[in-house]
Amino acid sequence: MIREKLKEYYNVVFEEALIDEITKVGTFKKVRENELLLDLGDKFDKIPLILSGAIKISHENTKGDEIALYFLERGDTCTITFGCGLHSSKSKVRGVAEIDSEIIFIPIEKLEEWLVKYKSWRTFVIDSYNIRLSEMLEAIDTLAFMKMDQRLYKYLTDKVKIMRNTTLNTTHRDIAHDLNTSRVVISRLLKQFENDNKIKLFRNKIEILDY
Amino acid sequence: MIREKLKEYYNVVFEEALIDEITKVGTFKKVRENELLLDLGDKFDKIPLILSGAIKISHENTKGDEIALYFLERGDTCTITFGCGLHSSKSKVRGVAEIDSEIIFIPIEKLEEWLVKYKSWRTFVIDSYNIRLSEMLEAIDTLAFMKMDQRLYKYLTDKVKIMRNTTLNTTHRDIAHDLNTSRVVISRLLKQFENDNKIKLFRNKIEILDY
DNA sequence: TTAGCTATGTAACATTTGATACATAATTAA
DNA sequence: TTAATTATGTATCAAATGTTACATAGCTAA
Repeated sequence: MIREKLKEYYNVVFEEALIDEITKVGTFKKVRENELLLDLGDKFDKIPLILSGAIKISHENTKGDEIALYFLERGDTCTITFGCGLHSSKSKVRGVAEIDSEIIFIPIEKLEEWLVKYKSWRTFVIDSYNIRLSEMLEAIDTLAFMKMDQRLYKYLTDKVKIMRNTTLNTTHRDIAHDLNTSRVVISRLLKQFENDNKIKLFRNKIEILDY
Repeated sequence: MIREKLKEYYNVVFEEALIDEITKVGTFKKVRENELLLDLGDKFDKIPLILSGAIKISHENTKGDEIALYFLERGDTCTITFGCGLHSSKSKVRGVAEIDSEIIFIPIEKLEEWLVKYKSWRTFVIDSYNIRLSEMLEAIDTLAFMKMDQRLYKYLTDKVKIMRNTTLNTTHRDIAHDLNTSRVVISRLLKQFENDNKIKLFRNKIEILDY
């Protein structure tokens, strides 16, 4: 079963022999929407390969303020865990399933072993790191250069892409949490967007008209 | 000469045989304060190993706004170039020598070759990526959770550590540029710090009293 | 020496964001 | 059904940040 899933999503990425190995040592898991996969301070000894769904990665500082960083989707992996495993250091981020998702977990020892054996694994690891660095740069861009209205609009349209659905089931409170601001600020801006005919507001639901 | 420098700074990091290889293919370069090492859009085909000094890495968006991200110091490398080399993609960051610095450059082809051959190289690459991700997370923290006064104070004290000098030769304008704000805001906050006896202000110079 | 440039100080005001308070509507649980 | 809970709308005020304007001081080049 793992084999078929891998073939479906990672056939171009990994060479045949590597897919065989992953099939042998990997464990498959389905996670439900809102399930917590990785918490702050967790020691993570498995590398996740996302098969389907979306995992929201967020960051929390020592004072408990939290901010959403990016989403992991099909083909992605969590590079943060690469480091967690090697030095058994603790995770600085949190991962929660945004929607039902399918994941294969690989024991962390394989990270280094396969770097030696498989060219496709070397490429995958380096690429994954670079994608993650790019996402972090984008997050920094957003925080450093955008005002809250632009950040909010980016948040909404990014989410539309991730969910492949122009109707978002979410509350103002949850959005405020993800953007580390207050609910009132979000309600105020959303109402402006509605007046500009960019969105339509409902209870627990936002329809994005213009994206 | 490269050999001695490597022995001095990277002896614990790299195994003997790898130091031999680096000595063979690496080129040594001294760069002057304010020298531009890597610009936006550059294709970078060499991996830099920092021997001494400090390189300021900053990021610019499409509109030309810029923000300082972090410093590279002895023992650091620029992971961004790892990706630049593999896919000949273009750099999204800028690197400028903050002070006179010494660097060894390694051809990018060696990145993958040595991943197979040397355990110490695998550890170095993974560690470097993880350190970089941590620095990015710290930058995100700062942007997301701190007000400008805290950001400024962190900027000053970080710089004291990097320069190993409590007297910073810089202008309010330059600081404003690094923090992506206006000169007036920086002058205002610095004056407050001075009134609180945390710093002393001079022309082109700031003395940090409390750090 | 003097004119021009750069750095800094500061006032006044605008805009953005955050905080508090309270009202109403929709949903859920008793 | 009724009470409690949750989501949303909105006014008011406070704080943080950004903008413009102008003054003064120090430095530099003619």
